[in-house]
Amino acid sequence: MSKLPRPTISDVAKAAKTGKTSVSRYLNGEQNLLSEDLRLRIEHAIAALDYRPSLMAQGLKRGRTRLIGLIIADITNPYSVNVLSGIEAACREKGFTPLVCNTNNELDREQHYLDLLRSYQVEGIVVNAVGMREEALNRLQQSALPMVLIDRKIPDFACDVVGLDNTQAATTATEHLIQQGFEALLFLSEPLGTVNTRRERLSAFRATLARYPGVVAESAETVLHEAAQIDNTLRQFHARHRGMRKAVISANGALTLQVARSLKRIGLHWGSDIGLLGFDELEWAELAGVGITTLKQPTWQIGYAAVEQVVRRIDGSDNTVREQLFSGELIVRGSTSL
Amino acid sequence: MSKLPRPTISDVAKAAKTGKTSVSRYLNGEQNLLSEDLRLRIEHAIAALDYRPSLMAQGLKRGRTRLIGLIIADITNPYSVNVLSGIEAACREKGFTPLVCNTNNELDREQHYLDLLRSYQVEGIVVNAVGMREEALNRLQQSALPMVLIDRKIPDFACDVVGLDNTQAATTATEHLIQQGFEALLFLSEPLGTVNTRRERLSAFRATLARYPGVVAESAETVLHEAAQIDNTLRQFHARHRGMRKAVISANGALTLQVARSLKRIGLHWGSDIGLLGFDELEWAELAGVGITTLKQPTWQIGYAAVEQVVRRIDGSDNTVREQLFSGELIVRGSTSL
DNA sequence: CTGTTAGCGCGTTCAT
DNA sequence: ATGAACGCGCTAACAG
Repeated sequence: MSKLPRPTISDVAKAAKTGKTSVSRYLNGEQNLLSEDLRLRIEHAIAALDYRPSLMAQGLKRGRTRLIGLIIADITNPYSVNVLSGIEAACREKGFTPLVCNTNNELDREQHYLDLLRSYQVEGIVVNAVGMREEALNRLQQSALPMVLIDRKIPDFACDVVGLDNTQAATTATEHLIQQGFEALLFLSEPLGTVNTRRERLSAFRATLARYPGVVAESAETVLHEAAQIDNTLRQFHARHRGMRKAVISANGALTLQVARSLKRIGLHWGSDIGLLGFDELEWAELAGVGITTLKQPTWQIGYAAVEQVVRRIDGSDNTVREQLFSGELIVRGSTSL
Repeated sequence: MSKLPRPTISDVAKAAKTGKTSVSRYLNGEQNLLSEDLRLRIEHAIAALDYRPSLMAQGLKRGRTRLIGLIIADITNPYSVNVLSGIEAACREKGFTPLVCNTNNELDREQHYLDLLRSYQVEGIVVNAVGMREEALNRLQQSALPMVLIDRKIPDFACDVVGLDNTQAATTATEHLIQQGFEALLFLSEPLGTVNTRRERLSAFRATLARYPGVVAESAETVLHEAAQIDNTLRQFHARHRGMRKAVISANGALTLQVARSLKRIGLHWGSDIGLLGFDELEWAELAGVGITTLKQPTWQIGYAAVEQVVRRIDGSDNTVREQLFSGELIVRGSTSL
C-alpha cells in the first residue's frame, strides 16, 4: 500500500526491451514507422504498467498543452454553468481541455488563477464575465494570451466577445410588454457603471419606448443584495402609477430572483398587481406564482462559439477582433398577461 | 505582436547577474539566506520581466504539485456548485489549487478527466457524486490516489466519505410531516439501485413511520425526466387516499423541481391539496406557490470537510477511513402546513 | 552567502 | 527501423 512512483517512459521502454524513442513514437501516432513486433511489445508494456505520459513533462518539452483556461466570476450563477456546457462540448470537439477557475468575484483569486493558468501554459482563456465586478474585468487586459470574453466587454479594449444581442433582446422584451397593454414600465438593473450589457439593454428599452409616447418609461439601479432598496424602488414605482397597468423589466437572472422576493415581501403579485419580465431563463420560472416571463439566452451556443473563437486565435487562423451576438428568445408566462 | 517566449528562471538570473539557484531560493522563501543587494536585484529583475515560474517545470522537478482534482458529475446541480465554494475555500487555506472537471455524467469524459488529473500529478481528488450515475462512481476505485467522496459511497469499497447524515435528516423530515398531521406519506426517489443515500433516507423514513402505525407509508421510484411517470405516481397516490391529509417527500433537489412541475401539471396545489417536502435547499423555494419546505444540507461545510480529509491523506497524517456526516436543517415553508 | 551541476519525464535531432 | 544524447525550466545536492 506504499505509493510507488508512476511508471515513466523509460520504464515502458525497459519493459518492452527497447529505447524511449520508440515508445515516444508509438504514443505520437507514428506507429506506422514501427515494426509489428516492437509495436506489440510496447502496447503490452504500456498496458501492463498502466502507463500514462506525464503531461507535465510533455508540456515542458513541446510548448503546447492543448489547455484552455476558464475564468468564471460566479459559478453559482445558472447562466455561467449553462455556458460551461457549451464550452466543454466545443473543447472536446476541438481537442482541448478546459481548466475551470471560479474566482468567486474576488480580485486576488482572479489574479491567482490567472497566474496559475499562465503557469500551466494554457494556450488561451475564456472569461465568463457574467456577474463579474467591473474592476476584475478591467484588469484582465494584461494577459497577453488569446482571450475571448463572454457576455461583457472591457471598455476601451479591443477583444473578442460573444454574447447576447442586447438591443434585439431588450427591444423584443419591451415591445412585448407594450403589446400586452402595459402603460408604465420600469427597467431595473444593477448599477450601470461601464457595463456595456446593462447600458445597451437600457438604451434599447428607452429607444423602443420613444416610439410609444403614451407609455411611461422609468429606470432605476439597485445593488443586488440591498433588499430594502429594491423594496422601496418597487413600492414607489407601484404607488406612483396607481390605476395604471405597470410592469418591471429585470436586467438579469440574479436580479429577477431578488425582485420576485421583494414583490412577495411587499405583497404585490406579478401577473395581477404588476407585470414582470426578466432577462435570463430560470428553471423555476413556471413555478413562481403564475409564472415569470423570461428572455432566454442561447447559453450553450454562446459557450460553444466562445471556444471556437479562442481556438481560431490560437491557431492564428484569424486575427480580426470579432463580436459575435446571439438572439434571445422570449418565453411568455403569466407574469406579463394582466 | 509576435508571441515572445515566456521568460525563464535563467533569464531572470542573467538580468540579475547571478545564478538560477539564487533566484530559485528567492522564490522559495529562503530569502533570509540572500544578501540584501542580491535580493533586490532579483526582485527587480522578476518585476521587470514579469516572470512567473513554470508550474510545469516545478511539478516535474519536485514530485508535488499542490493540486487537488475535482470530479463533478453534474455542475448544473445547485448542490454541486454550493459544495464547490466550500472546497475552494478549504483549498485556498491549505495552499492547494482545485482543478475542476465536469463530466456531465458521461463515462468517457470521466475517464478522460481522471487520466488528465493523474497526468497533472494531482495529489488527491474529491469526487462530488451528487447526480452521478452508479456505473461512473463504481469505476472510480481504480485510481490509487488519495480520494474522498462527497455525498455517496461506492458499494463494497472502503473510502472516505463526507456527506449528509441521511438518517437524522430523513427522520427529522418525516417527523415534521407527522407532527403537521399528515396521514399518508409518499417517499419519492430516483431508482434506489445501490445508492446508499437513497436507501438510507428511505430506511429512516420507514423506520420512523413504523413508530406511528396510524400513518400510511408508501414509497416509489421514478426516473428524473419521465414526466408521465411522475404524473401517474402522484396522481394515483392522491387518488388512493381521498379524504386523507397526504404529503410527498422528494429525495433530492433535482427531483423536487420535477415533482413541483408535475403537481402543477396535474392541478394539485402543494400546501392545500397535498403536502410537499424536498431534500436540498432551493433558492426559489419560497417563491413557488406557498413555499416549499426543504431539508437544507450544509453544503459549504461538506465541501470544506472533504478537502480537509483529502489533505490529511495527502500529508499521510491519517490513514483511517473516515465517514463524516453532517446534520441537515429543516426549513419549514407553506407546503407542509395544510 | 553564492554558483555549478545533475537530473525530473519527455520529444527530438542525429546517427546508426 | 531503431536508439543515444541533448535540453525544455526548474530544484536540490554539493561545492566553494
